[in-house]
Amino acid sequence: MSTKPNFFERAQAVARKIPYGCVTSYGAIARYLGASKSARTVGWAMNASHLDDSIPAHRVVNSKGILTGKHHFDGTNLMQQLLESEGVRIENYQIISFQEIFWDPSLELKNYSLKTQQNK
DNA sequence: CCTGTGACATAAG
DNA sequence: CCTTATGCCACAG
Repeated sequence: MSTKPNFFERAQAVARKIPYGCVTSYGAIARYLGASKSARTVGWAMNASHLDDSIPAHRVVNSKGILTGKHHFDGTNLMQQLLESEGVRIENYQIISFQEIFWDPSLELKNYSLKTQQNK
């Protein structure tokens, strides 16, 4: 625990925890990692995660709920299709009811800590 | 150590 | 809503 994993590793870990049909923002992840100003680096971590199938990078958008990173996916609208496939309504590359499906990693963290430390 | 980069965030026009 | 500009941080070379 003394060792501090790379920022990428942590960001990817959070991205993996995003529930199905939910989304979050780069800033939220960055804030969760304690670096609210390094949201850009989070996006970069997603870029590296692009090689990992276990990381649903399509569930990560910017603070406005816009699929800013859609251009980095294979297709032009692959990201949108993936999200819509999960029940996420999108219009003009912007997530509708963004706040309703927004998933804050810090909430999950709090839950984890409160839940218990004996398990996991 | 310095430089470049980037899927952000925010502010201003 | 759009574009432009600035800050900010982590990582690669």
